[in-house]
Amino acid sequence: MLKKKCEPTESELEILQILWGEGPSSVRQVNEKLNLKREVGYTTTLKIMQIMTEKGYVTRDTKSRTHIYHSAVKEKETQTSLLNDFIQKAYRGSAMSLVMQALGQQDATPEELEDLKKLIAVMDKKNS
Amino acid sequence: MLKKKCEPTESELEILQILWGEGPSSVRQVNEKLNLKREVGYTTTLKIMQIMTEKGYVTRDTKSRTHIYHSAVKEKETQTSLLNDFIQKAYRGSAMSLVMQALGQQDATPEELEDLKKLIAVMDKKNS
DNA sequence: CTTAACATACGATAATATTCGTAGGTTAAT
DNA sequence: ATTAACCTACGAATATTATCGTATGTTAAG
Repeated sequence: MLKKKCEPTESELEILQILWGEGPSSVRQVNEKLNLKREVGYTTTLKIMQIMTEKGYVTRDTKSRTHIYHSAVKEKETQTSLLNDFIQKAYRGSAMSLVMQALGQQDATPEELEDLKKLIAVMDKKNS
Repeated sequence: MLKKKCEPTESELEILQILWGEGPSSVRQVNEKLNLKREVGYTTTLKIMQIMTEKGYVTRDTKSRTHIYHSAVKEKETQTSLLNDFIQKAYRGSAMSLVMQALGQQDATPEELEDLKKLIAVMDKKNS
């Protein structure tokens, strides 16, 4: 499994999340979504998306005048990449320390707890 | 429990980690530690530590000529703050999603697994 | 055809973070 | 007392990201 380095900036990540959630979209669509949360000018969004194209985070279909942007990186992979980076920087490499803290922070639904138990069972096995 | 906003930049965090690990230190001591990992000029470190003083991340004892810096924020609290921010930005607020991914990523020692199980047991109780 | 609405491209500016040079003061050894 | 080794302070140069204004081209309605 190749670990590509894909670590978008904060703004870029915001846009990727919209593309992941909404599917291929035009700049205007993305910009409107963004503006539900905070005020951003249209050309600002455009510019960032152009940069993202250069960086390879997105591709775009330029057949019609209104370009349609597709995310070119997967959500899980991007998260993994960001997560590993974060673990290094904030937890000096200790993933377990992060996990414990994240768990302590908030409640889980019964379903989530089940999933968690299953995962731990698997880890248990692997460990013995 | 007050949630202070303490989100140091990457360089600042690096320095905080040294202070957390080594205890109160001079700029030179911090700089030498930093230089084990990467090359940084002395005045660069000094400058950042001065900025951290302004921001309140550290305090310093200026009684002697060589100032001694103390971290003024706690490691756990800083991590929590950074973690919550990260969960919002990279996982759209889903802590469980981050936890599952972090767990899947790497192996745990038997001890860690035990701790984890205990924590889950507690969460289980709280949930019923 | 003219105009209003909307699209991209792109350079300029702003905001933030990082890095370092240099000035000037203190200390200690010779 | 002079000098070398340190120290802090601080402004300036860089680097990176984010923001936006403006130019320019396309489209569609009237």
